[in-house]
Amino acid sequence: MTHTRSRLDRGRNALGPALELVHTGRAPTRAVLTTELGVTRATAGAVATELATLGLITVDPRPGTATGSQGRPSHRLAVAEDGPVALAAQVHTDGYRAALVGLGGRIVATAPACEAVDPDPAQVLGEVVAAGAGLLRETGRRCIGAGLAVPSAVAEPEGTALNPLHLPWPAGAPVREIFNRCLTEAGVPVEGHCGNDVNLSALAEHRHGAGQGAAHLLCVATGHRGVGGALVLDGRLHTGSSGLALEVGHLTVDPQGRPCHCGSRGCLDVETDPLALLEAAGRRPGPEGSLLDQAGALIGAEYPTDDAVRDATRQLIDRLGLGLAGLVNILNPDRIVLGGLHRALLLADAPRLRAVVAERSLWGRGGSVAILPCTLDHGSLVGAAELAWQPVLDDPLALAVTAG
Amino acid sequence: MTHTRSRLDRGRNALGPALELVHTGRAPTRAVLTTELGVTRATAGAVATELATLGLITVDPRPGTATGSQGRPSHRLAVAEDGPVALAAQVHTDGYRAALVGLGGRIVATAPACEAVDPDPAQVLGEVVAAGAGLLRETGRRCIGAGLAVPSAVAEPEGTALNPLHLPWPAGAPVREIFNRCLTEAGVPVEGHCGNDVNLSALAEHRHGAGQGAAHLLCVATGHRGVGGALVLDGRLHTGSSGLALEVGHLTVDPQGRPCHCGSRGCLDVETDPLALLEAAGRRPGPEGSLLDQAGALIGAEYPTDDAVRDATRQLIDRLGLGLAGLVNILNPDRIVLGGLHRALLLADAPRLRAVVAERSLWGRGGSVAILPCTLDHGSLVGAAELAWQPVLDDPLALAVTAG
DNA sequence: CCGGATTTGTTCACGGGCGTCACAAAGCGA
DNA sequence: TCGCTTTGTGACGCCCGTGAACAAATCCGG
Repeated sequence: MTHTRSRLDRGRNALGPALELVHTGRAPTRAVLTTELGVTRATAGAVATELATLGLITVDPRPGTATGSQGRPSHRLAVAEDGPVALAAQVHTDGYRAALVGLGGRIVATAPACEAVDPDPAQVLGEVVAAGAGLLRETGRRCIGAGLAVPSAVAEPEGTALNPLHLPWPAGAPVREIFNRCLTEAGVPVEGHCGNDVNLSALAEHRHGAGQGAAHLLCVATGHRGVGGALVLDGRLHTGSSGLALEVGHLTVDPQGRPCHCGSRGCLDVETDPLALLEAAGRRPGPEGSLLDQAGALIGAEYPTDDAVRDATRQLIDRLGLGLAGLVNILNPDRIVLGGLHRALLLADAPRLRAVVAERSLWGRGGSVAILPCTLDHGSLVGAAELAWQPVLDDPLALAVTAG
Repeated sequence: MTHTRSRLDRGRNALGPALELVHTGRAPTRAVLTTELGVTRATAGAVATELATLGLITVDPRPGTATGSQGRPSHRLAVAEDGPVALAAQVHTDGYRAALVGLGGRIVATAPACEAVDPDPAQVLGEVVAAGAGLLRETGRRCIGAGLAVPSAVAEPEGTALNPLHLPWPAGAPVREIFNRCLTEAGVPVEGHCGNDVNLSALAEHRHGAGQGAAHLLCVATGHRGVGGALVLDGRLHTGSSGLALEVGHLTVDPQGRPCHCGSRGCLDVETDPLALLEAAGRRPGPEGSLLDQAGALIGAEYPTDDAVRDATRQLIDRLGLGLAGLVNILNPDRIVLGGLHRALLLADAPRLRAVVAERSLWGRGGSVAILPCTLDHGSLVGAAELAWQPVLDDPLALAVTAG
């Protein structure tokens, strides 16, 4: 069909920013869109109708809740419920997962999680892409791109997984290349993007979670082992010149601490992860559940009652605080979002953590940094989708061209 | 006079980027300007003539050295020799200095340096501004703005000097406010900007020195005491959310090291500054010359011959390397420029420093980071001028308006 | 010495994209 | 019901760029 597109004579340059505003929930109505874009109502109107004809957003003329008390109520804008989706995939220590994610970070469909990781990346990515392709067939959705989150630093521009430490994969595996080959073989003709899972969680938190509105957002998270960090500057993920920024695991937080595989002692990596908590509390790792789950359960259940758990938790909080203070001194973010065990530590005793960070950073001005727990359930998946959506957010019109 | 401006009907948006290209020496001819801007020859021509009528650049139709071997030689572009200037000022431990700086980072005039710092900031800034105003009168140049470099973190948006540790000033002194008041009183009706001296040096090195072309530039420098850092991302100084980023002095580089006033031990600040070198080499600070000069002279004169000096230098190099590796892991820059004593350490044994950084960063990929000595003589002054020039670089036409 | 090849500077018409303005539409309150 | 306020929409014009044509300057080969 020869797609009868409205001949757009305005708003071409504002199309991307406008879509991003609706995508992140910052433009609930056309009036807000007008002010946020800093354009006239005429242009904002053209932009909204264009995005609607592209099938990306919906414009609902019904009144709804008025913006102010007076005047004509503005049309309501929302992400299209049945619009295109991104194929999102995630590989972690215990298995992998696939999902379809629409605009607004909405998870539209999820494939059943798998709980084993093959030592051959191509095998794993083949399976997870096949699962995603299955979801696309079932739902009949159009796919605009694919994203993959891996628990490893991803080197740019090669797209290789440099240190998949907690995965049985070889260091330097060309994950993006493999991912794209799997996509082609599965009959999903889109470009695949790859990123570190903590980085992508951070991106997701910034757009749809606890990081919304932060100008300089720092995320730090523990998975099952090790610590990862991420930085979102002015809405863009900062991955450094070769994709390897924010490898924060080897900040020294205890000069007399445990030896680390990096050769030093007392690195954040080995002092604030789940195993460190279990050891400090005098517990042995149990056979059931991941280390993260065990450590989290321990804090949740016994922090108020068990002295050893309380002392261990506080010790980790103090060390995490030292590490965060070091990062605050270097990066000066206006918000910190914590994930994994670090989130649990924050929830256990937020005042203590905030006090340590404030005391040791920026001459006492570190207290101006907000420290929050992450809020998204599947941040890595949503973040992987963000990666896939980015080209559309940058130039929504490209969709119409490729629709041909 | 009613400035007969050419009625500009093109190139308005490209004016700023074009000026920046000429300013940083990346557009020596009009042909290069055309390709760098990504516009047509017609637009580039209009832009060049407009910048010339504004008195900011000169367009020299003489052949000069041809770009390629064939074809008509392109007109040569250069910063106007007699164009407007910025008033640049610097306060450091031993005194202060004032200069006029034109586009291209050219120091046009310098006032004699003064070698004492009064405990009252208003007194010092009044004197230095008066010196700058004197230069303006002598040269008859038009002044487009003023910039001040101070050896302290400068909080944004307040413009206060948070930790003038090596200055007899109170912490939190409102230097920008004072600076602007002094400018008004001295009859220099321009806006004054303030920044940390290392930050401004970094900006200057990025635009006119060893940092040219770097996408992510990290600068680390020692002054007379203490260590400062700065980061230039995509051509813009990254000062964090409140201006306090890159306070890198308290990275731990020796867990058993000297106690630091921050409460920790073995911080970069106290392990790699001039006093640390003198102590490690078993020398006492002499009465003559600054600590930096003494330490630098010691390395320069006795590194090859004196065992104690060599060992001390190597010790500092190793610790500096550790600190830089930590920063590389967090920031992943593509270039590092070192100043002050760190520059001397690099020049003494570059292979050793590079090896330490490479070994301890990014799983051995840290070797891809170029480490260079800074090249500008008065980086802080030039950087202060950059701050003042920035509004003009962002919108050159504003000059014509205020020229009335 | 001269004519093509090549690259650059200049002029002019054209058009895309956005603001301005006027008017209609849709709610609220007296 | 009549203002008052705010929002959506269309006509018009301006700004700022492209594209094409032509002139200018230099190199190269004969």
